[in-house]
Amino acid sequence: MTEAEFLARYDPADYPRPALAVDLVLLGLRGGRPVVLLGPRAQHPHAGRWALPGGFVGIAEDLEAAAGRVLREKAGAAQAYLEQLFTFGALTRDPRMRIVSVAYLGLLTEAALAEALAQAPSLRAAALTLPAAPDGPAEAATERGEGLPLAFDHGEILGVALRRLRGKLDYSEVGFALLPPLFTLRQLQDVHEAILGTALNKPAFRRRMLDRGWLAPTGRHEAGTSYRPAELFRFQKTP
Amino acid sequence: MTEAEFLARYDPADYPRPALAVDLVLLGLRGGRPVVLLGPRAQHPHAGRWALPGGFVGIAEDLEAAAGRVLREKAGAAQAYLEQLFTFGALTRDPRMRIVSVAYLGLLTEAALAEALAQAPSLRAAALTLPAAPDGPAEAATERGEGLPLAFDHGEILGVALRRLRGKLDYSEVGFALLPPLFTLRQLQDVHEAILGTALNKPAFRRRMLDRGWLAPTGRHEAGTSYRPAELFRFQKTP
DNA sequence: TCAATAGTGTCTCTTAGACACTATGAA
DNA sequence: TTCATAGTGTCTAAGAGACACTATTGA
Repeated sequence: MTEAEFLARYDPADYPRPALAVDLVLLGLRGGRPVVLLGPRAQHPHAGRWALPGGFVGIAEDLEAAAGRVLREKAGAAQAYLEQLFTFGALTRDPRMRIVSVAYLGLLTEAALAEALAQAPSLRAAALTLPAAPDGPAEAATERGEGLPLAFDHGEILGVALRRLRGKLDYSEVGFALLPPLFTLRQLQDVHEAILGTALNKPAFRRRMLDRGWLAPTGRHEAGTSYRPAELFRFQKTP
Repeated sequence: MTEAEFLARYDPADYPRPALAVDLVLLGLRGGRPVVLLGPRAQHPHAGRWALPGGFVGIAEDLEAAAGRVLREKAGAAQAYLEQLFTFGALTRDPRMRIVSVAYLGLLTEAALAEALAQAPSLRAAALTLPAAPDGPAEAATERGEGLPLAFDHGEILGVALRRLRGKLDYSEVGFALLPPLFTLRQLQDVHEAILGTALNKPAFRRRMLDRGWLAPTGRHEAGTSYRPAELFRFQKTP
């Protein structure tokens, strides 16, 4: 049998297929630190551990559509910036069966984070930390610093997610997905510092962001401060 | 029925699953320009068009293992640097059935490219060009510049591949995957210029690469030149 | 006036580009 | 000696960090 004959007869429907899922890394900021939305696992496997919201991909459902559906159904978030992160397919990642999962990174504003927690009461916002090593899994913890054990390979997924976000924060527009429509330069810097975990130089940061052409001044200023109110900016796509 | 009851009864094996495949973007350099390995499609759909080497993922096969298997079986390449690129899952990307494909980027040295073409005679090395627009599909052509029509969404995949490679060329070690174990600084610069499609400043490039700590001098020099022979370097991982 | 933060001017340091220069081996 | 390329010294320009300074609001 030649390869052409083999291929003509080959019907992949005859072969067992891995299940295909999406998992969502929904990141927000709280108290100047990154948090991720996790749900408790009630059943085996990994009962008592904490897992990313996820779901299976329908046979007539786009990957992005599946991610959006999980965002609505499991995380109660009306909208979030979503981008594909990486696809995890290790044989042993789920002991029940072979599941390949396309992970998505989702970024939530403070309002979207609060809304998701209100709509999906079983979720909690867990503080996220990365080890010093350049790879290796991220760790989740309560606000008091008590570790939250992660289910499956979700620590690895979180590691990839936070590193990806750090890597593209400075040269891309993702940072604005964590801010409301109107924001001050200090808020923008706070977002960057929270994601990177380091302090940034104020004049340099302002120069850089203004030179990027991303910031449209509104002429309006924040209200209710007891000090000089900062100007409010709006994000605009670079032309 | 509560959500917990629904989930307890839910068996994804009862639902139809998308087929899962890997597609390989095997890039090399030829004549100072990027080329990609493509095979002709003999059957419908897209008969007469050119496609990336690919194959279905086995139920007990890792994603990376599937990519490696396709590399050996369909491209006859003994070894190549492989990294996961992006997962393509549009509903209409294959008219026969729903196929979700995890695309991998593979980088071939000149020797590996020649070996692959010798081992897999149906493949050809097609010149690769990107449109000026920041996204949009790449285009393949013969060495004479005649366009080669691409099958499925493989133009999109090639666009993502070349842009990803360009983006990480300068800050990562991927460039060395296109060079033999011993190489000159000029060869390294030629690789970067071919991928980026622009000329680079020689002193600045040398300084930058030497400062990165990636280059181990060997003390040896190239032979057979009719001019001053350049020093040969070896790649070493940064500590 | 003071406190607190917004926002800026300027110096320095690092790094990239430009460009010319020296070095080296073969014909 | 000439040719072609390897490899370097140095000037300049751009951008980031450091730091102090001015500006603006409410209390």
